[in-house]
Amino acid sequence: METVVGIEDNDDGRFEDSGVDRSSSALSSPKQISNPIVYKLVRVEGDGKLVPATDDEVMEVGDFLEYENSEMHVVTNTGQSLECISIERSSSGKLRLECLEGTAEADLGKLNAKLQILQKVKEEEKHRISCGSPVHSHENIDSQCSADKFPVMDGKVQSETPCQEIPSIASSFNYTHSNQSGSIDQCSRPSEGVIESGSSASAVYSNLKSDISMSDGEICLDKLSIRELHELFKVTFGRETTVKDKQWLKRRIAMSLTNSCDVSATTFIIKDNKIVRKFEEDSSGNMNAGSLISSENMTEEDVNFKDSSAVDACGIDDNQVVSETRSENGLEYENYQTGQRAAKRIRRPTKRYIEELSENESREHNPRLSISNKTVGFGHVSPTSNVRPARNAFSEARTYSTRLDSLGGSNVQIPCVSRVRRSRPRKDIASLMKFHPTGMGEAEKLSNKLLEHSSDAGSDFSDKVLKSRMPAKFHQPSSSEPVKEQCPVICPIELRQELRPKRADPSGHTSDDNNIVTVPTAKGGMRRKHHRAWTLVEVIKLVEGVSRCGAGRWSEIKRLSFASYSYRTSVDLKDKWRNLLKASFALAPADEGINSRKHGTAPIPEKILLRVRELAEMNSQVPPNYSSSQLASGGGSVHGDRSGYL
DNA sequence: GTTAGGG
DNA sequence: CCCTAAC
Repeated sequence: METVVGIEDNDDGRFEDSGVDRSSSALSSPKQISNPIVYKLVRVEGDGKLVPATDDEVMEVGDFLEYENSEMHVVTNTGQSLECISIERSSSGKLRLECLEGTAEADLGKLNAKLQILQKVKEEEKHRISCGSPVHSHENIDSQCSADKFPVMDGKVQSETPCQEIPSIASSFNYTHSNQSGSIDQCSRPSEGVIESGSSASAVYSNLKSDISMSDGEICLDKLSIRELHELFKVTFGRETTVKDKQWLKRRIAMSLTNSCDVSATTFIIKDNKIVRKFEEDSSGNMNAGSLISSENMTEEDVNFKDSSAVDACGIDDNQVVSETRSENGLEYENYQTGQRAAKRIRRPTKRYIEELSENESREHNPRLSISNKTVGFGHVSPTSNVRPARNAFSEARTYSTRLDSLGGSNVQIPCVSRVRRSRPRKDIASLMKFHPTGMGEAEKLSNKLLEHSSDAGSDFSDKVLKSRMPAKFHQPSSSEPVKEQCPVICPIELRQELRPKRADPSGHTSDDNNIVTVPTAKGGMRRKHHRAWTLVEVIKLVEGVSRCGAGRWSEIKRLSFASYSYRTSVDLKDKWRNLLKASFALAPADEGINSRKHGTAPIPEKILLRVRELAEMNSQVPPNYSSSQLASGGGSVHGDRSGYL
C-alpha cells in the first residue's frame, strides 16, 4: 500500500541524492501507478543515509499505513490530505520526510501538505546543500509563495481565485519542482509542467531554500519518545494511539500536522518548546511548513511565517513564526497542530470553500468533472493521492483538469480528461462509423441505393444524397401517382431506414452515451444537447409515419417508424414535422413539384416537402401562413389519400 | 405520458 | 433541440 519515504537531511544540510531521488521517484511513481501509490519505505540512518526499510520496519509501517489509511479516510473526509507527511529532523540534523499514503485518496489539502512538507524538506536540503546561508528576504519568500500559487494555479487549473490551500499545494509542488529542477540536483525529477510557473517560483524557491535552509537546530520527532509521540498523536487526533511504532507515530503526527496546517497552528505544549525552539532554529523546516501554510492562504500568519522563516534564514528568530513555519520537525508539526490548527482550520474552510466554489463552477462547466472533483476533495481522493485543486476543475474542467499527484513530495500534473464529452454526436457517429463499418454510412448507402433505384440516382451518400434522390423519387410517384408510387418508394426507403436505424442506433446510442453534449444553460443548469441532423431517411420515415398515422400521433409514429431511432423522440418528430411543414409551405408553390430542392438551403427533396404539404393539407395542418392557395397549387399532387400513403 | 407551442 | 404548458 503505502510505503514511507524517508528523506534525510544530513546535518550537512544536504540531501542525499539517493534519498531525494527516492522520495521524488516514489512520489513520482505513484502517479504512474495512479491509484495505488507505492512508497518505498526508507529508514533514515543517524548519519542521514537512507536505508531500505527492514521487513520489520515495513511491517510497522504497514500497520501504520493501514492505520493511517483508516484515519486517512477520516482525514480525507475532513478534507485533509490523505498522505501524511512527516518531516523529521533528527538532532543529528537530518531531516526526515515521510510520506504516507493511505489507501484512501488523499485530499488535496493533505497532498498539499505533503507536498509542502516535501518541499520544505527539499528546500532545507537545498539550503543545506547549496546555500548554507539562509538569508533571503521575505519578499523572496512571499514572491515565491505567490509565484508558487500562480504556477499551481496555472498548472492545476486556471483558477481565478487563488485557493489558499490549493495555492499552497501548488506552491509546495512548485517548490518541490523548483527544488528538483533548480537548486536540488539531487532531486532526480526535473521540474516539469508544474514548474512552468514554478520556474519563477523555483527561483524564488531557491531563495526560499536558502532562507529555509536549516541552520542547525532541528527538531526531530524522532527525538520524541514514543510516549511523547503518543501524546502528540492524541493531541493531534484527539485519540490515543496504541501504535508503538515511532515512525508511524511520526508520520501520523506529520499527517495531522499537515492537517493541522489546516487545523491549527498551535504548538504542542509538550514539544512546543522544543519544537518552537527548533523551529526557530530551523528556519528551513519552518519555512517549509510556513510555505505550506502560506501557500494555503497568504494569511498574515503565513506571511509571518514566511517572514519569520526568512528572518530565521537571516538569522532572525521569530519563535512564533518559526514554530509555525517549521513543520519539518515533528515538534514543528506539533506546534503547527496546536497553534496553527486554528489557522489551518480556518484555512481549510477556505480551501474547501474554494474547492466547492471551484467545483461549483466546474460543475457548471462540467457537472461530471465537478463531481469528480468533489469526490476527490471529500473523500474519494484517489489512492494515488491526487490532488485536484478545485481550480483544476475550475479552470476548465471540460477540456481537462490537471491533476496533481504528489508522491513523496514529487508533484506531478496529470491532465485529466473531463468525463464530460462535448463532442457532437456526429463525431461520435463518425468514430463509430469507423469502428463499425456497417454504420450509418452503409445504411445510408443502402437507402441511397434504394432511392436511386426507385427514383434517380442521388450521388451523395449522406443525407444530402438521399435527400436529393429522395425528392426525385418522391417526386416521380407524387407526380404520377403520389400514393402508389410513393408507397413503393417509401417502403424501400423505410427498409433502408430501418437498416440504417440499427446501424444508426449504435451511433445514436453512442451519441447518446458519449456524444451527449452538455451545454451550460443560462440557468446554470446543464442542458444536454445532442444534435442529430435529420437524415433524409428519417425525414422520409417521418413523412411516411405522418401519412400513416396522421400528424400529431407522434408517439405512434415514433413507435412504428422510429422504433430503431432511439434518439428520436416523439417530440423530435413533432418538431421536425413542424419544420418540414414550414419548409414545404415555404417552397414556392410553382417549384413545389419540380425543382423543389431549393437552392441548396433546403436539403429536403421537394418531393418530400410536397408530400408533407399534402399531408398537412389532408390533416389540415397547413400552417396559417401558407394560405390554402399555396396548398391548392400543390393540391394536385396532394391528392394522395392517406390510405394510399399508408 | 403525449402533444403543442415557444424559445 | 429543449422546455413547458396543456391535455
